[in-house]
Amino acid sequence: MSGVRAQQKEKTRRLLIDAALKQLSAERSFSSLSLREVAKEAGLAPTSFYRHFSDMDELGLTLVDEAGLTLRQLMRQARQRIAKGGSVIQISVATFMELIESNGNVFRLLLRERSGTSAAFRAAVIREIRYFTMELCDYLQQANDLEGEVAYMQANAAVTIVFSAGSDALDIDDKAERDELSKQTIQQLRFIARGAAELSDRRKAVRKRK
Amino acid sequence: MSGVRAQQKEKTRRLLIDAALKQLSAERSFSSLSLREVAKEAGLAPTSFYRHFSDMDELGLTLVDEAGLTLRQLMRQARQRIAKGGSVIQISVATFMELIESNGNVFRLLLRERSGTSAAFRAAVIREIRYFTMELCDYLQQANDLEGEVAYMQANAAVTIVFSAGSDALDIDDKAERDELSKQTIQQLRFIARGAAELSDRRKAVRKRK
DNA sequence: TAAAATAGCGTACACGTGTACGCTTAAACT
DNA sequence: AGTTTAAGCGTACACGTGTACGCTATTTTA
Repeated sequence: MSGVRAQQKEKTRRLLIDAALKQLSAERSFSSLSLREVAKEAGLAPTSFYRHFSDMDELGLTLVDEAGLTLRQLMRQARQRIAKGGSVIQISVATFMELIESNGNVFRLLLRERSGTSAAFRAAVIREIRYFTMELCDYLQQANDLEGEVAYMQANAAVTIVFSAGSDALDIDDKAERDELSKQTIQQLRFIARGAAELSDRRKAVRKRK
Repeated sequence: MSGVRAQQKEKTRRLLIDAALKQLSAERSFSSLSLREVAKEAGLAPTSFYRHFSDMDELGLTLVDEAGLTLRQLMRQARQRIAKGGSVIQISVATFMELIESNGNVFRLLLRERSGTSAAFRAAVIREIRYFTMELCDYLQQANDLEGEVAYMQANAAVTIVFSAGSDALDIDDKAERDELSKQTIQQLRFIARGAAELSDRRKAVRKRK
């Protein structure tokens, strides 16, 4: 029951996952990766791939799950930083931009598969982003005392803006330019926050009047 | 000089373009299209493809250009509707959603290639979207009398939100759901407009004080 | 200790791909 | 009228793909 075998299996499974991750880049999408390439990069015979995944699709879904995990870790990290004080929006954007810089390919995977060719992939990515949005929604609702639907719309818009900025950031090498992008993104998030706060207040006022 | 020949050539060139466009769908991205498939759909021998495009990439860029054209026609259409009166935001969103419904695959092409694998494609799509954004920016600046940079940030955020909503709409069949999405999108655009107007006023106030 | 299970390998196959090459046929030019 | 140009076709090739099948070596189970 020690599981020498299971342990080894898990190890080469990771080898495959990492091989796939490693081959992702600006010029290489997951869907353009072949089973043989991934197996080769992992140092396996093509046919050995099947001992771990029945499909490239199955590997892909695993990758999306991992990417989602990375995203959630990011949020936790951001919350810790926020707890130490500072502008919520600014810290969030900075943290996100750091993710893009250090894990560009993971982020690219999510971006591409979100509008990709496989319904299963799309669904998986959308689910991960929804988690992300929902956590932000909860936070906004309690931190800023917003009306529920308004908080959701704000969270949704904010995530959209940040992901789009992240996507743009992937194509920018110059640090000064990226900083400028961050600044604009922060400003845009403030637009949204302001509009949301106002609508929430208005709705609450209407309720009281009754 | 009449050009019987050139005319015929243009005709089968269109055949190829339309064949490619026709094969695009939720399950089929341009990059997954093969030269042979496109040629076959157009009723040509594979090798005849080369008489018109040196590459699938060249065909792809042509497609992106066409998509951009469609987008610009859309804007003109929206402006005409706006001139007849009505909420600018609401009409814009409605027009956009109609585009998604009638030309889903063209829109999908833009979405996918924006974060796609080819730098040339990405650049081309980004250029088209920039045109779109810039026209909106000009409009906002003069219609709402906004400060320049603020107008740009609003236009940029608005386009991001609308494109994202369009992307979501592609996966929704139910009409009621799509209407709900439109409503939320409109609200989000109002958030942004509100925040932008405020910032613009504040900046102008600072200037006057000097 | 004997038997069963299984990770990994090598071989083999059918298939789809891009594209080089030479040919035909009809338009365009001289 | 004679010559050149060029669209379109068919054949052919080398290559990369997914995966079926049987084998080996080692762990796990009985």
